[in-house]
Amino acid sequence: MKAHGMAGHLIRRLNQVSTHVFSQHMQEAGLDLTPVQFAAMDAIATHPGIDQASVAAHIAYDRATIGGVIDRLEQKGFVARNVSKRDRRAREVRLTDRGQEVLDEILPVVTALQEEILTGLDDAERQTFLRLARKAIGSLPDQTG
Amino acid sequence: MKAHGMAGHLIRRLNQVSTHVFSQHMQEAGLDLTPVQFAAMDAIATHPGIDQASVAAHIAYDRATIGGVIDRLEQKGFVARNVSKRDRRAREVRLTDRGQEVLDEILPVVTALQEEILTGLDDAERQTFLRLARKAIGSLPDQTG
DNA sequence: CGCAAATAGTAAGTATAGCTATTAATTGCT
DNA sequence: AGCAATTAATAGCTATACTTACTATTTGCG
Repeated sequence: MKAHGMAGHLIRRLNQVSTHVFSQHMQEAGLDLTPVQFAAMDAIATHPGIDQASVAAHIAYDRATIGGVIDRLEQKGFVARNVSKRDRRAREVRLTDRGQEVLDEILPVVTALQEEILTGLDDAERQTFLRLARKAIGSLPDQTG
Repeated sequence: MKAHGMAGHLIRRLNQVSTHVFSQHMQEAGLDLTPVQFAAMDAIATHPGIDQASVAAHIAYDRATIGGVIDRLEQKGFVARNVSKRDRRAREVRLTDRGQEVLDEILPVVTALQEEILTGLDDAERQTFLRLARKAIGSLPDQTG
């Protein structure tokens, strides 16, 4: 079990806990949204009419994955997609009224649940952890093509 | 982009960087091993003859996922599986000679690559980060059924 | 012993997550 | 204008990751 204390393993575990806490709270809220779907909706809300590739860039995903995510958001009726007039290759994505409603409802829940992800840490430790995480990511080149 | 600074998002990004660094180095080493496959091999090497459910428990995965992982390790010839004599439901898993060879070869590479995951942090920060990550995980109940 | 409960593994289904390749459209350069 | 390079999206492929359901065993208990 040499792998146990390694950074990669710890980070994977944290991610596992994170997604678990997320879906737990979504379920309690009676909504079936994944972390990625939430992140995508958040990006779309902030940039209405954004194209899929830009959504992917904003939340650091690759284009292929985002396509599927937006497919499912569209099926749920949270997002609408139409061909851009400026560039007929691109799809402009927007939240529907229902999508905006859901996002407004869910944002405070998601904000609150963040603390639970790092339950084992006290406030000061949590701040330190987040500061270091931001620093570690901020100083790295984008990993997504 | 309210989601950007949130713990969940940062952790997802870190995990993304982590797996990216990992596969980069595996590719350079001429091996096609994923982080999970490595973790599984490490657990199996430490507990020869372990059953699949225990492998899953050791690295915090669920049984169904581990089944597929071990399938692929078996296909690569790194792992051998046979029905336990004590419990005919269980499969005893062991590294093959080739599997042990590969693990021996890869362990130092994997150990070395851990630092690269947290490239943006200096030594002290890296230690702090890992300590807090361990604490955050250690104090949480097992998320896997 | 006999049978209900628990357990190991697999199967099927959904959702990431990323890769390469392909198609369609746009841009940049000459 | 003409064409190469680029770009947006999708398709197909592989590998996680977790859920519920199912089969085969084994265990625990009366």
